[in-house]
Amino acid sequence: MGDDARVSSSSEIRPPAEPGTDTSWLRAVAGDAALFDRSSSAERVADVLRRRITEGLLRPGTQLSEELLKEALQVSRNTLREAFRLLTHEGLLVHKMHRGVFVPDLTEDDLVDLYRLRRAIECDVVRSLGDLAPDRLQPLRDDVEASEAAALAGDWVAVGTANMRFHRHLVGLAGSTRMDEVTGRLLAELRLLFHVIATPQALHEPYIARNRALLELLAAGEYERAAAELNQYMLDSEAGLLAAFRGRG
Amino acid sequence: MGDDARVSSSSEIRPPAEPGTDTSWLRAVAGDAALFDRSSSAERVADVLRRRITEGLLRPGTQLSEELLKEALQVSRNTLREAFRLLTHEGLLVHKMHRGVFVPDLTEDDLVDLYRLRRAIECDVVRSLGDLAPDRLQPLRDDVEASEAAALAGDWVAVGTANMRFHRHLVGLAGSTRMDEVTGRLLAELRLLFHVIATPQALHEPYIARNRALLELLAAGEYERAAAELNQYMLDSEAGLLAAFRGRG
DNA sequence: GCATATTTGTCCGTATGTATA
DNA sequence: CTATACATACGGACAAATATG
Repeated sequence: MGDDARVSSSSEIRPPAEPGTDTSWLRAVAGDAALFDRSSSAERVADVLRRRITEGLLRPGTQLSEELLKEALQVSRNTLREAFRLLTHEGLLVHKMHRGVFVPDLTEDDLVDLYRLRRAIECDVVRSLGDLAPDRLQPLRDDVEASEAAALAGDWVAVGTANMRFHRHLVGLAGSTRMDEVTGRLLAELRLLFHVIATPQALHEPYIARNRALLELLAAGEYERAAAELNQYMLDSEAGLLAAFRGRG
Repeated sequence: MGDDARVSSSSEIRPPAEPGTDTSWLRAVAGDAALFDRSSSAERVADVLRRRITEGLLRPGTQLSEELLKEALQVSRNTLREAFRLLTHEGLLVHKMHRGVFVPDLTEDDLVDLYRLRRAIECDVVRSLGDLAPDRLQPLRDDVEASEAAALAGDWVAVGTANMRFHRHLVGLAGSTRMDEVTGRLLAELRLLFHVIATPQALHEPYIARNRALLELLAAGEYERAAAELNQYMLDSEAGLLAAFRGRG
């Protein structure tokens, strides 16, 4: 299987001086070339790159060279470019004319903008819930329990992941394809922001309990109160993330 | 310049029996090949197709064959596919695996879903407006006046266009890149829905006055009342569109 | 400021696989 | 089931823009 996962940790031990100079992630990406299975080549290439980007292996500002990647992934340039388009659409890559594609380096403005739309959607979803079958909250319960378990284990990355799933499932309650799609993109961008922040514990820890509190309000059918709580929740989360972002290394 | 605009009207005189059989729009699209000017080839191709789709020249369900289009537009398959990606991202085309790209044939569910997200975004924008400089409402005033003028002239397509611009500018007041992006896509999809509906007058006419009323509320700083009015406005618009959609030809 | 090398943008021809008649 | 039409994918080539010395 040739597990090259250690390059992930080595990139943390020896952080690159400037974006774009570290190409160690190429080996890891090449290791994924074997597990191609599904659908179109471009989709599969996009899957591999998506995982690597959301994992934080490819740091913001990194350029994805067509030449190097087509070699590493053993696909043609056209297919690779098709995958780039897919990921650009998801906000996981940015395209600069005649320069190539890069892992986006999100700014404070992006963070605020992102939370603006998240808040609008999620609060609207909660506010207009009605007659919810109890079992529809089960995915949310699972996510809360997963985050609590991960917190006990000290795995704050897993806490963050469970937290994102919680919000994804929350929006899913509305049953809106387009809201799900937009939320997916927003959370992907949010994940990019997490990677430039040093202390995940302080960011995620407070929201484990608040997720559970929110869940109880939903179970009790108190949608207006839940929406109000969620609104403040999101404002706090944004403020905390903004503070951490400003004090990043 | 070889103006072939008349094929546009001929397609209205002789509507195609079933989707995909009418290829008369190819000539019109080919006529646009001359006015290529800006940026990348894919962008220019996307511009041409976007105009034709939003005009309603390419009816829902129409397949865009790579072979025919590359001939008509005098570009390579790669460039054409790149343009397809751009338009798919905007919701103006749908991609079916191993079958090609098609002008989307939106359903009632899509209509409801689309309005769900529109309502969430636009109402949130209005509700959280504050300290708005008077001149920022000028684009909205222009749109309202344009729609009123178009109504007097009996040009209901122009009324619909001005109405969409009004909503685009409304969301623009929030200054949120992502909200603008999503709204752009939602309005593009909405425009596709309009094309399968016979009577534009009955759909757009009531909202000319309501847009003006909404504008006055905004100018007066009555954001909560404006949000409530907009919410009902959107519900009514959705209901009317849904009714027209069910009774379409 | 200029010349060079590198990288992307675009195009072509062809081979393969998939869906539909 | 076969045949056809089409999308998918590949590799090579040149032009154009950018980055580097």
